[in-house]
This record gives sequence, C-alpha cells and structure tokens, in this order.
Amino acid sequence: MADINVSPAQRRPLSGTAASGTEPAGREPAYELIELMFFAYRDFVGDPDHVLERYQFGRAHHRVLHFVFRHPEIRVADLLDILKITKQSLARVLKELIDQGFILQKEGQVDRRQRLLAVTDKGKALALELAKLQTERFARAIAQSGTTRDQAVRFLYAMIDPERREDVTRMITQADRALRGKER
Amino acid sequence: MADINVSPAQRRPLSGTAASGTEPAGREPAYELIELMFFAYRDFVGDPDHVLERYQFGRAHHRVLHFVFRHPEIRVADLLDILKITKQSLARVLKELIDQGFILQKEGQVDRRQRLLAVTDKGKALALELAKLQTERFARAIAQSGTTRDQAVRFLYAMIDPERREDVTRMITQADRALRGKER
DNA sequence: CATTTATGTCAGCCATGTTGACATATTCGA
DNA sequence: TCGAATATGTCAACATGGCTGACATAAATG
Repeated sequence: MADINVSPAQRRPLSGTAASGTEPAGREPAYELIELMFFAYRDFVGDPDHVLERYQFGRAHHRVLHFVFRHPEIRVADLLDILKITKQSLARVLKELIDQGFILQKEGQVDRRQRLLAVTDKGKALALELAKLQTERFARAIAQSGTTRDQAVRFLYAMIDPERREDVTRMITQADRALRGKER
Repeated sequence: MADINVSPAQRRPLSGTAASGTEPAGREPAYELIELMFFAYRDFVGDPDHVLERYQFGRAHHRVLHFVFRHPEIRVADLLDILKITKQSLARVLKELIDQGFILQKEGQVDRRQRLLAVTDKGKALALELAKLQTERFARAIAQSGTTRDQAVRFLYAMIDPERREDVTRMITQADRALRGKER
C-alpha cells in the first residue's frame, strides 16, 4: 500500500480569486476550475496514450478495450450505448483489437444473433496496465490534495448530467459485481 | 448565491468497492474513479458543444476562443504552447474565428513580427456564455457533492503532471490578473 | 412465414490532429 | 550593415476517429 508521495496539500494553487461584488448576471465564471479540468483530463488520458503507441492503438481502442474488459460478454449494442458512437466507428477499432488478439467474440448462447465481446488474457493484461496508470494518478491526486477518495467520487459523480447518473451508477455496480464474480 | 439543488451527498454512488486482500501487484484498480472521470468530462465538454453548433464551431474553436479570451494579446507561439497543437492545426480554426469576427489580430508594438490575438466583443460574449455553462456545472457538482470549491481545486490540480503544475498555476494567476486589470 | 432485431459492411464525408517544406517579415548579434 | 535567428503563415499530404446512408445476413419472434 506504500504510495509515491504522501503529503497532503503541498504546494496548492490559487483559489482565492472570485467574488468581487454582486453581479446581476449571477455567478463569477470559474475559470480556474474550468482550466484545471482541461489540464487534468489531458494528463489523465495522456498516460495511457504513450503505452498504446506500442500497439499502434489510439484512445478509441483504449475505451473499447476498457469497457469490454469491465463488461465481459457484453453485447455490441450495449457497448455502443456506453460509448455513444456509431457501430461503424466501433467496427474499425474493434476489428483491430480482435485481429491483434486483445478481444474475442463469441456467439450468444440464448440469442445466436448476438456477438458477445470479451477480452483475451492479452487484452486483460493491457487493460490492467492502463487502469493501473490511471489509478496511480488518482491515488497521488487524492493523497496530495488532502481529499478523501469518497469526496473525489462524489464530486466527479455530481459532475455528470443528473439524468444520466443513475445509469452510470448501475453500470459501474454491475461491472464490479461481474468482475468480482469472475475472479473468485 | 442561491443554487439549483443544495443537498449534500444525496444519492451518492458506490465507493465501498475495493480492497479484498493483499495483492502483490499493489493497489486495486480504481475503476470507479476512472469511469466517473470519463463520463464527467464528456458531459463537461458536452454543454458547450451544443452552443457551438450554432456557429458551426467544434471543440477546437472553443479551446482557442477560451484561451485567447483569457489571455488578451497573446502571441501565437504562447497559444500553441498552451494548446499543445501545431500551428497548422491552429491556423484552420483560428482563421474561422477571425473571419466570423470572434477574434482579431494586431501587430505587436515592440516586436512587429508578432500577431497578437484578442477576442472581439462578440468573441467575449460567446466565451462568457460557454464559461457560464461550465461554471454552473461546477457549482452544482460542488454543492451536491458536499465538497468545497477549494477541495475541488486542489484535487484537480493534483491530477495534473507534477512537473507541469507550476506552469499551470502561473498561467491561471497571470490570466486572472490580466482580466481583472482590464475590467477595472 | 413475414417482420423485427442484432450485427456487419461498403462508401464517402467531416473535424482535427500530424509531418515536412518553404515563404515572408522582422529582429538581433557579430 | 549584413547574415542568422525568430515569429508567423501557408501549401500539401496524411492519420485518426467521429458521422450518415444504404444495404446484407442471420436469427428470433409473433
């Protein structure tokens, strides 16, 4: 459980910047948060990007691999629903992931029209490697910011469109259940 | 200061999911945080996307407009450095923003090779409209998650690559100073 | 058996990133 | 003062990953 750099709230940024008066328009624009979100996300996806270059994969491959890893035997239609892309877009990257042996398809048992997707051992290894990089970033950020993991979860959750939150929670819960079930 | 929905920690997601044993590999992958970050960012940039459609602009236009708005009279080279794209990529969207009257260029006073960029009134209005949308999302998220704004700032800041943090802080501070100086 | 569903695929377009090469104007240092 | 360095623009070509529209196939379903 040893962590890279446990020191709460060292060298924090600005944040005493807003509220000079009573604007009629409402709230002061939160430029600081907006820009921090932009840079944070860029670095968050940057880690995996470097690894993916090894296989000539891009971010699209990462997303597909990740969600197939998290939802073994997922139907194509459900994957499209998570990613919010078209099947033509999915087809391109999925084909490459299958050709290179990271993902495999099997015919559905109950409904033989379905092509259920799952990661191979190779795919699992890569998905885990990428998840670990991002996990380390979160662990660092939580430790160094003096936040709790729970606060971070609640904050990010509340950044999601209210009407989609339930779906997201359900999806994550279900994936956790499925994965724990498998690994036992 | 009245907010949309002030209720701390209502309907929070899971988060009691990790730590089943002592893996030799280290930490449990933080799937929940990883996926929440993905969905949060998608919605975060989704708000502006809809508005930008009105002008046939994309996210690239948004980024350029935003940072030019925040850094009046910015040099092209400095803008490229913030965005981390090539000048050829910038040129395309910048041309459209200039043609449609959102941004204008002026020759540098001290160095006449420079083409200093600034938003027009029209550009400022659009930049503010977009920033306001994202500000509202943050205000909602902070109120509903029971976090403080300061915690959110520190957390996002700590998500950035350590070696880039100083630059980001400096950039934000400087932009705040420049904008406040102008509005007085 | 006709229709609906799940998936695949072809073709082409668009947005936004890239590299490489080269042009122009201006500044700056020897 | 002149040659090199700098700031910017531009042309051409390419890659990635979105999109729409059209159509094909196999299987399920009423």
